[in-house]
Amino acid sequence: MSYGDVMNARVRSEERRAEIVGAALEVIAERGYRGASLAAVAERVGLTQQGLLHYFPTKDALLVAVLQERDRWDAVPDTRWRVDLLASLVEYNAMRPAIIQTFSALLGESVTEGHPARSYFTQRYAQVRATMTEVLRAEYGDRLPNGLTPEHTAPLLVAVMDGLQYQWLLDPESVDMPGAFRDFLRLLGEPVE
Amino acid sequence: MSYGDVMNARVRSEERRAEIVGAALEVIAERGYRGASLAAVAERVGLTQQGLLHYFPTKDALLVAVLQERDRWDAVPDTRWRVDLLASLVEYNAMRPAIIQTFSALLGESVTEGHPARSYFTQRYAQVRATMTEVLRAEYGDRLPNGLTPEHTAPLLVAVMDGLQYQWLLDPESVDMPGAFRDFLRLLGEPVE
DNA sequence: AACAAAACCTACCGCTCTACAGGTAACGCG
DNA sequence: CGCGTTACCTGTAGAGCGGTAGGTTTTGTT
Repeated sequence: MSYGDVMNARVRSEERRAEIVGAALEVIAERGYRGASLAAVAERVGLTQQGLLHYFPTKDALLVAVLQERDRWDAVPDTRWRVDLLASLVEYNAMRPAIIQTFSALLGESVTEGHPARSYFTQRYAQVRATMTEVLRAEYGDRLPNGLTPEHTAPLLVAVMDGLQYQWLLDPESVDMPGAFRDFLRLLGEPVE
Repeated sequence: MSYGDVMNARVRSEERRAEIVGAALEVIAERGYRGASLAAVAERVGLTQQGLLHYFPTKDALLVAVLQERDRWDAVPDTRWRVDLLASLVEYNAMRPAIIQTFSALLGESVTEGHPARSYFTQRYAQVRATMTEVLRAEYGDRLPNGLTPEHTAPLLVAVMDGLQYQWLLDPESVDMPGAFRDFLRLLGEPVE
């Protein structure tokens, strides 16, 4: 029992932290990271700002937790991915506008000087490009049907996903994000029906 | 002389405003709009924050001027554009990282709730997509060599430009923005077998 | 029951931000 | 020269920010 209670305490604490991270995701989606105040996040989980600082000692620490959380469920695709799975991912994303908005806002902010998420995004994009290259090579070899190499195609693939997200967030009625992405995949040579 | 002096005063005032807008572009590039303080912009042109407010009564008014300025030199391409001119535009952009950074940061922020630039970007993107559609139709007719319609291609074109900008801003060494964009244009112009 | 640690609070500090109020000096015009 | 306008300034209000200090309640262990 004693051991079990220890575990319960730990689990509760972890749950609280997860709650806070979830609230932070929402607030960042609404106001960006710089615009997101600790007090606003705290209020959403029924804490004071100082109560929140008990779990995350600084605002940057909370951001780190948010980015780690992203890496948890939005894991970087590994080599066993196939290109057509990306279409499903985009379709899934179209159902989670809040999450997409969070990370689109963070990406936009991160290009400014000294932003705490900058190195995260730099590294993540390098990694995603590298993995995408591998995925493409595994599927098509050293040349895609359209003549491009996997190395040259990967940045385009990532760019289309991100760029479409911004257009879609700004005007979801006018932009069919999953449809447009499937169009792009068709350009790459993948038969999509 | 009297008339000339009136003009000189007006011109001086306009020049001052342009100076301020230029400084605002820089500061927004460095810190985003929310992170950009009027005091920082003012200091860059040798004014106090209150002196700046003499020219732009609110921070939002300054942002409006920044966005109008963008529309001045970065005019929306008209129908007489040709697709290959876009490659030159991207190449030109690669030489102005500060400007690209300004508007990439603004675009990222604008997807958050109640951002003062949101409607600007929504409208501008709708307009750019429409014009791009026309440009593509003028060049290729109702079907591109790869089988897509101009309507379906325009959002992809815009997405690639924006998406590449973020990757390039985060890691200019690793991303050849103009080269990647030319690759994409080649994708559009050559039939996919 | 005793105690330690975790969870959360109140109070507060120092800073920054936009914006308003009101003053002053220079300029250009009649 | 006198006067209004433009172009600034100082001062300050008023709010919000992240973070610290230190206390108190709750919880779990022994």
